[in-house]
Amino acid sequence: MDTVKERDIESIEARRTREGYNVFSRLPAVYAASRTQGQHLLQIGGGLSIVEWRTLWDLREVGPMTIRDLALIQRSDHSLLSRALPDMRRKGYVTMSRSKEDGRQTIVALTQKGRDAYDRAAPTMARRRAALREVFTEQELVEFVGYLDRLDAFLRMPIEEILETNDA
Amino acid sequence: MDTVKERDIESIEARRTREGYNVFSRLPAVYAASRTQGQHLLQIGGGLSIVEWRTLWDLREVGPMTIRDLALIQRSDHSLLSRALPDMRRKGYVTMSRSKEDGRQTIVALTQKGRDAYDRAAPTMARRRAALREVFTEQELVEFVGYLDRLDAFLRMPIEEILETNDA
DNA sequence: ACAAAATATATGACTTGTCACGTATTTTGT
DNA sequence: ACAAAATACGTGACAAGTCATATATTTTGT
Repeated sequence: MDTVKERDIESIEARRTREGYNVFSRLPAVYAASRTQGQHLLQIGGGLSIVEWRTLWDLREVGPMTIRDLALIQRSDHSLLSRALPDMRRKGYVTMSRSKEDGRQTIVALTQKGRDAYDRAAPTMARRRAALREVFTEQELVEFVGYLDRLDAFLRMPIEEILETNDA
Repeated sequence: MDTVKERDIESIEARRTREGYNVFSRLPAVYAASRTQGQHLLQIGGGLSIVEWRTLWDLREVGPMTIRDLALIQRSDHSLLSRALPDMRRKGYVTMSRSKEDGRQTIVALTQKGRDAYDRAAPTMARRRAALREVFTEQELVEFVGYLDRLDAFLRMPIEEILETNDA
């Protein structure tokens, strides 16, 4: 006697497969995996957080800059930095000083200790990027980023424009 | 008399441009934008959270299933669902019952109220997908997802494999 | 038949990110 | 020159994720 199943495994698998083609469902998972991988690699490379790593890297590459500059480069909200930086100062990685040119701004600069922390993490993170380039050709990466660009543009479109769309 | 600038704007812009080609830096921002757009649209479509929307949608498409099934479809950690579901039950969107086939499992099922909430949000969310298809061709979306697949695979590679990479 | 291993769920602790809003400072328009 | 607008930063409140670990139940191997 066939009892009615509580769940339909075939439907479930079909749904998972189908959702695999939905960019909006894939993005969270891919991003989460990227974050997790980054965190693991940073753990190996000295224990920095992702925000700390990005910030040290940016400061290392361009020199002192404001919180807003960092947020722009990292394409994130300034509040994320605003919260992370005092901690980084406490750890001795950066200094923060009021700008003389514009009293609203805070100039963030790398210290020697920050440079050291960067140097410990950098080789691991460079290896990650090298590993990525073994899996994707230069050409493919450009194309991939092209898609990300276009998706980004779509995601920042005014909401009304999306709501005006005719359903197919 | 030329004072030394506190920050080098050209370097900052160059850095931002350069990081624009780094998949690992783009991903967080693109994902965040996707989340924000989703939240806005859901706000318009009745005020569901993203997790709630995904869950109602999945239940609507496949019928009752376990927490693990939902997590697998959504490619997320089960704990996310484990935390969200009691709230959804409280709101009357779903029922949760212990499975008779396997006492460890919880069977989650949609209620009429859940179906109603889904129906309120669905048109807006469908319009979003339609709008995306106006910006990307079917072919391009397949290619885009292909890149996401490959990146996903890379991100889930054992860490040692990445560390063994020869730097270029 | 039962001990050991595996699986499903719950929960605490944490990170990354957003938005909204308040305050201080600078810029702009008249 | 000064009021109004814009900008930079800080902070509270929240969402969406992760991992680790604990408990209950089921499955497996002998």
